[in-house]
Amino acid sequence: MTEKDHKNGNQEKLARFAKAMGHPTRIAILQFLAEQKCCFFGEIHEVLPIAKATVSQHLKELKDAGLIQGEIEAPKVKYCINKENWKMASDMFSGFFSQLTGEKGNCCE
Amino acid sequence: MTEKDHKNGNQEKLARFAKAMGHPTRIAILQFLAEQKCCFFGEIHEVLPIAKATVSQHLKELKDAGLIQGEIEAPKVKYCINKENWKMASDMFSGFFSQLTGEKGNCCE
DNA sequence: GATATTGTTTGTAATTTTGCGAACAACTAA
DNA sequence: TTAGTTGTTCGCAAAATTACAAACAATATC
Repeated sequence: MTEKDHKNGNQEKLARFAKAMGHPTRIAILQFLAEQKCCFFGEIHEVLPIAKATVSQHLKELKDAGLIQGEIEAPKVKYCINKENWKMASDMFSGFFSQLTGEKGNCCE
Repeated sequence: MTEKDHKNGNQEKLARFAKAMGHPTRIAILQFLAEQKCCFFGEIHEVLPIAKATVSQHLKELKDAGLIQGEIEAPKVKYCINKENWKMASDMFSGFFSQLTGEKGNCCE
């Protein structure tokens, strides 16, 4: 894989994480999950002013993006942060923003 | 403003930044702008495999989100990173990801 | 003034996202 | 076996996103 391909791959991945985080409700869900050791669907639904079908949809997107994971604990469903990918996202955003140094990216005004 | 309102405000802001970054082309544009001191619309368009109208559209979104800024330098248009908001976004993402510590957010498997 | 260059805006089409209620599936408890 | 609880999936509608070509605006140059 060339360096350019690798860069493109990272751009795709970063965009994927960013897209998943690109909705206030999903940020709220992530924040809620990050605050506690654990929680069930019902608790998440309880703190959000939207229909359960919509909550379920947002959870699915976060799961597909890899930021959270779910587990059935019948008859409930338990959700939590996917720590491995959380760290990966954290590192990627951090690296992305830190690439701007010194005089770079500075031409206007 | 209550603490909760403030938190909600930050969630909105963070989601806004994330949404702007939620497309591979826009990540590519930001990366391109961050790599150099300066650049014109034409140079950005040149490195992307999409129509100029689409490039212009993506630039508008990044500008509306506050991540970049543009300036007319007739007959060209100069774009660059908005450093102030770049730092704000950087800090917000960093803070967001760092809220997950210890045993928090860790219940599955 | 006429023409060329540079980007933006407009109009349009296809796709995706968001949100909801209702139906459904899976498991528990009576 | 029959209810009850918990979430997901389906079907639908409205809105937003993505992308392009064509038209347009603004400035520079001949």
